[in-house]
Amino acid sequence: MNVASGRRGTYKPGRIRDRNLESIIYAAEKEFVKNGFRGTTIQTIADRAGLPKSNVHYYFGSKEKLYLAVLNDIMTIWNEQLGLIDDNDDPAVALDRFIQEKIRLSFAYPDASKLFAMEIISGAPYLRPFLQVELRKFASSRAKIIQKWIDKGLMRNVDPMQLIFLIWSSTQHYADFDVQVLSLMKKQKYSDHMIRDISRGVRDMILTGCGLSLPS
Amino acid sequence: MNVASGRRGTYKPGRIRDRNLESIIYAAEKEFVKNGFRGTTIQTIADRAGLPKSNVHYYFGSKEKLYLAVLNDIMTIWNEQLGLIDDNDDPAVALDRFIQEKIRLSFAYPDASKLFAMEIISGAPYLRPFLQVELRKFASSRAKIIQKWIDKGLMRNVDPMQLIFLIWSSTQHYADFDVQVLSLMKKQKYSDHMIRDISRGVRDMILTGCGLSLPS
DNA sequence: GTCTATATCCGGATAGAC
DNA sequence: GTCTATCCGGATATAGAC
Repeated sequence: MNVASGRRGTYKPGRIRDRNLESIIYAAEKEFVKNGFRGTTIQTIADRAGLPKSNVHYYFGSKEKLYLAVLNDIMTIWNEQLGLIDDNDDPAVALDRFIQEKIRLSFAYPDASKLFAMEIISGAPYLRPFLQVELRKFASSRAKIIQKWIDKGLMRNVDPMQLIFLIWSSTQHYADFDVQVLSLMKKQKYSDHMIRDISRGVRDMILTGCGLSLPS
Repeated sequence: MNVASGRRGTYKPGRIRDRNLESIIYAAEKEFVKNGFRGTTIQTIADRAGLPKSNVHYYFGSKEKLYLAVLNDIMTIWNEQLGLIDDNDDPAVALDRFIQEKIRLSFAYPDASKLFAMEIISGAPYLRPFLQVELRKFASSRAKIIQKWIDKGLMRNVDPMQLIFLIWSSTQHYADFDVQVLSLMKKQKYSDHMIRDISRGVRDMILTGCGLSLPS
């Protein structure tokens, strides 16, 4: 016993802790997507993470704090792509880059996209401040850029906010509704080939809808 | 007491029952959207419906049966609009009608749309059979019609399934993510004017994306 | 047909052993 | 730092009074 407790000292402090934190967050994300905040039990999260239930309380204090930690993780991923449009760019190039990046994130982190969607659909009880501050700032600055392109006659006269919503909805759809999409396509999972097809299709449809085409 | 129980006989049999069934389903839909299936308690449903808890059990037997009844109600609404494309129509006219009807339903029954979305996002534990049978049949028949239009050179060469997904996602977005959309537009609720704008915008964007325009 | 009372179980959270 | 044992509130469901 002395030996065992002594060995703990030989581990880099924080190693186990970091590993546990990460596996709990990962497990929590999956469970919250499946059952929602209230419907998820700490026991199933702990089971999925391979830890005893009280470890989760030890690391995160409460279910609500854990949920917020998961959302925070997701918002971090999200924020990585917030700086992607520049109004000096050609609109077709800039929109293409934005759409491709959004699709890449959707396929790379489908559970993040799903949990965000569920939170908004169920009334955004935890993300309302984020919507009203960061997201509003982001959306209105991008809308202004799009409006400038329209004013310069570089693209069709569309409502900029509607264009943003269209990009968001059409790209997220493949992550959030993957069960439906895959079922209708009679596939088990997305292949690289499908992802490329989808990527191209969404991009072409939206650019064409804006009266744009990529410079070749 | 005899008088009271006697009066019951003067009510049309089924009247109270029908009213109660309806208000329970209505209340359940709202609660399931807010908290998911597991996170919803029968007590809150009963409170919202203005009935004692055991009445819910009396009418529906179990929480799961109630959930299925709600989903069934939603699928009925959904099926009302399943027959809306005809391949003899002009594609612009037919797609316009389909999009308008989808948007109308989204704004008329936002909770139905939301609950459907949550069910799919969380893995479609109850609607998987529906996806694999009815919805697959519907989608592939519509895809065939779109493909015929393309073959006849009536519209741009797009992936028909992708077009269907684009219509679904862009129209549902305004119902499912209403909290986000309204927050970004700094509005409390959708006005008739906004709905018309959105309707036109989505329609124009998708038709233009398909290389179509409505006959004037 | 309707509601009150209750049985049974399970969840989140904590205290305290190790 | 980690896990076992436990408290307590609240959930579904039912039995039975009215």
